[in-house]
Amino acid sequence: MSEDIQALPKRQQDAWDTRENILAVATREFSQKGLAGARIDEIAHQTNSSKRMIYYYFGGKDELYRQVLERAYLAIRAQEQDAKFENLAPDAALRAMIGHNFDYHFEHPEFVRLVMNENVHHGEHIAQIAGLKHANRSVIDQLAAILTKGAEIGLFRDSVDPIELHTTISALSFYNVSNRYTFQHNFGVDFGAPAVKARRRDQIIECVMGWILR
Amino acid sequence: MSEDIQALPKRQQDAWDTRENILAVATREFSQKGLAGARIDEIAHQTNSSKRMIYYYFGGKDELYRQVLERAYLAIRAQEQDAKFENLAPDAALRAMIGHNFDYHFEHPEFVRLVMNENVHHGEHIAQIAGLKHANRSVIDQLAAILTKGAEIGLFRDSVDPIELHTTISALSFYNVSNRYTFQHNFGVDFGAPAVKARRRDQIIECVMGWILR
DNA sequence: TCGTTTATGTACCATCTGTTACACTAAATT
DNA sequence: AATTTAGTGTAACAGATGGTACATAAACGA
Repeated sequence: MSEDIQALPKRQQDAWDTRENILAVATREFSQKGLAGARIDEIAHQTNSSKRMIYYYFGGKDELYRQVLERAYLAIRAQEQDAKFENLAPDAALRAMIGHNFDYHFEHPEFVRLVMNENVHHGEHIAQIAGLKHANRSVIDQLAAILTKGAEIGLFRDSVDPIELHTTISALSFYNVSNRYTFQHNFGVDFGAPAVKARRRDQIIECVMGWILR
Repeated sequence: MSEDIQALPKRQQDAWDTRENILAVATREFSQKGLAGARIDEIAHQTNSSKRMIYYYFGGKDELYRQVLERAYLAIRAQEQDAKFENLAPDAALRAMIGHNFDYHFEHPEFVRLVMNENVHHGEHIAQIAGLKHANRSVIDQLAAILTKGAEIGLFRDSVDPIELHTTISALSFYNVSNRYTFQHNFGVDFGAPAVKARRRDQIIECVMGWILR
């Protein structure tokens, strides 16, 4: 009990708090304005700390951005791995996974926007983050397990590629967040409205299931 | 023959050429780097003209960007209206429309990237372009006509919302271009590769059709 | 032909922006 | 207590960046 995990030496604790605080603010700013649009001065200003500390801990704007991006990716993969649907029937498990994917995107627009921004930058920064590739395997493995199980009992079509399934699910979930502003303007539909969201969630599940079920 | 549409007075012709040249370069630059990332000096440099002319014709960076965005939207809507599938059977017509939508996104990444960028900027610029809202109606009307016809002969499910159908089609087509870089990195699949493209095109058509067919 | 309008080249500015030098405080270590 | 080291505040800088003042050339209408 005397060795509480929180009980770091005061300095280390302060430093850790400062880092976390900077990362939180930077995540918000980069996701709101993109890498090119965000300003170090503005991030520093919103911090409990100062611009000096950003350079002290992160070295520069690009490094800070990379850490933000890495954290965002690790967060979604962690959440995916926490969700255990393996004891459900294959169709129920797949439905749950689609719903879960949709919800994650909906509740984490900052993730969606960071990924958008990274594509604007041709993926040049994600390429410099080691280890992400491996973390991404887990989603595919989860889907593959469900697909195999479902195909074995004749519930799903044979030979569905789990990556292609993931593509379809993510595309539908992603777009509902990424294109919210232009879609709202062009067609007067607000993907963020609760009723629209709930309806869309069901539609996406049904659309994908209809594609997978035998 | 003396009244050729091309035969503008020399000055007007030159001016028009300059404008078009600037817009072409600006489209490329804004779609590659986004509004915040693109540089007026760089655009000017790639032009046959000069920075001075950008300000002379367009007034400023934001105005130039807006014109670029407007042209990109008008182009896709025009292409959609040119494609006439009304004499096909409803299912064939819908298949053709999905394929057409997919192809347009694939062949016009600059459009996809401009829309991405506009969402990064919370749609604040598209909101200032008058008349786009009206142009967007045409896609929905086309889909609505096909849906009605298909439902009447019992081929399609009843009461499919054309906007929701458009959302599904666009989401699948859009993602395949917008998330090309991160997806390539995360899962090793290149949406731009011809074989991947062709396969994905079919999948999207089948996925949507499975959702609409009775 | 002449004045007027349209178009364009040059040089420059004010501000923003990422980054760093320098000085200094306070905690950890011996 | 002395010394080292991690952490922080202040101020400034060098280059980039969007934008403009001024002069000028070329084409058009009279």
